[in-house]
Amino acid sequence: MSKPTERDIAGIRARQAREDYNLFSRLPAVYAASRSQGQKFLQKGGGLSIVEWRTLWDLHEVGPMTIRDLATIQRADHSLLSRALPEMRRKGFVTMRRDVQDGRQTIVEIAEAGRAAYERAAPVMARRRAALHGVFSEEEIAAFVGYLDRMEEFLRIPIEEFLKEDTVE
Amino acid sequence: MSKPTERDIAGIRARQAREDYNLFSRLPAVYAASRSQGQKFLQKGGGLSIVEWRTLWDLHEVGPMTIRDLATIQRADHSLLSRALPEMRRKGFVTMRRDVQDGRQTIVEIAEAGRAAYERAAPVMARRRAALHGVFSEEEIAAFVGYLDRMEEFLRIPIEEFLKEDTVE
DNA sequence: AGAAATTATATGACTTGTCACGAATTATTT
DNA sequence: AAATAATTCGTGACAAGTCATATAATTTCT
Repeated sequence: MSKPTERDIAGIRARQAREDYNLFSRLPAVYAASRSQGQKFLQKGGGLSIVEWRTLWDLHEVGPMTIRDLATIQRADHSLLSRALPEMRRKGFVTMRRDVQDGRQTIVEIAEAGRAAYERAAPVMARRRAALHGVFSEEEIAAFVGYLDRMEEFLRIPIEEFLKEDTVE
Repeated sequence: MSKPTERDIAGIRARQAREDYNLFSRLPAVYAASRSQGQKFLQKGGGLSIVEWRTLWDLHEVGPMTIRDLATIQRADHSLLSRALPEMRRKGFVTMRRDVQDGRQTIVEIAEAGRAAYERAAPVMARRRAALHGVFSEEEIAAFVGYLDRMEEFLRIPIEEFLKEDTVE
């Protein structure tokens, strides 16, 4: 690290420091860290994947619902669930049946093995949430979520809105 | 939406509302929205991928650097860069050469086509950052980044730290 | 100097997420 | 009632990440 190599170390440091304040660059990193930590906790709690955990948790908390309901709650694309569910059914985690009232919908319900897997993972995940609440107060979480709300709102503005204006602000 | 189907609509709504305050569930969604918006902007600006854009931007700003430098600045795993760079070289975006001082390192430098691609994308991306600054003040960004810092710190605590304690907080 | 540890890179295998499109079903308009 | 529109789900194709492991080169330790 003392050898003079053909790059501008000070420039690199400076850029790094500046990028700390670039939200577009911070979000991927924070998300990746969150996913990674989540996967490790789940590993300790029986080996569920994140999608499996979220799905079992939702189904456990509110009962049977459609694929779309799950996607909406999880703020994810329906295709993610659509792809994960058949495997979960194979493992005996859930049952799936076509809705009688609306033939487009599939109703997903937690099953025996799913309940068992949930019970195994839940304590570890509860521990994680508790630890988070040891770091952030209620008010801080609300403030943080407020920023995320505003960020999300910004991110959902259709791109034309930005490019047509000649003056920003 | 008025037909009574076999699921607890109120429960689903309630869960959705509660999940709004679950940071672990908000982060993926906000990140995904950011990525998606970024891709759309890049589409308008010549069709670079996100990794390509970040890399060209870094190289343009600070000059030649190693793969590790790029990964550090971008807060990403080096393998992401390691995989993306050969294709970028093929497109004439960058050159790569083994460092003479340290034979482990590869020095990446922006090339002609890379500079051109950067120039095409930069205005659009600058527009995006400007728009963001129309939504968040300097102080707000600092506060937001502060929360992200603390969140990231929390997320990097080794898992054993959580599980060994018998009482949280 | 030689052994052991560290570091940089490449690569395989995997997860999470997107978008776009098609098929089936339901809802709305005319 | 028929035509049109909207919604649900499945699936292909892809991007952006991770981790683990291997190899080569450099540093550090004894």
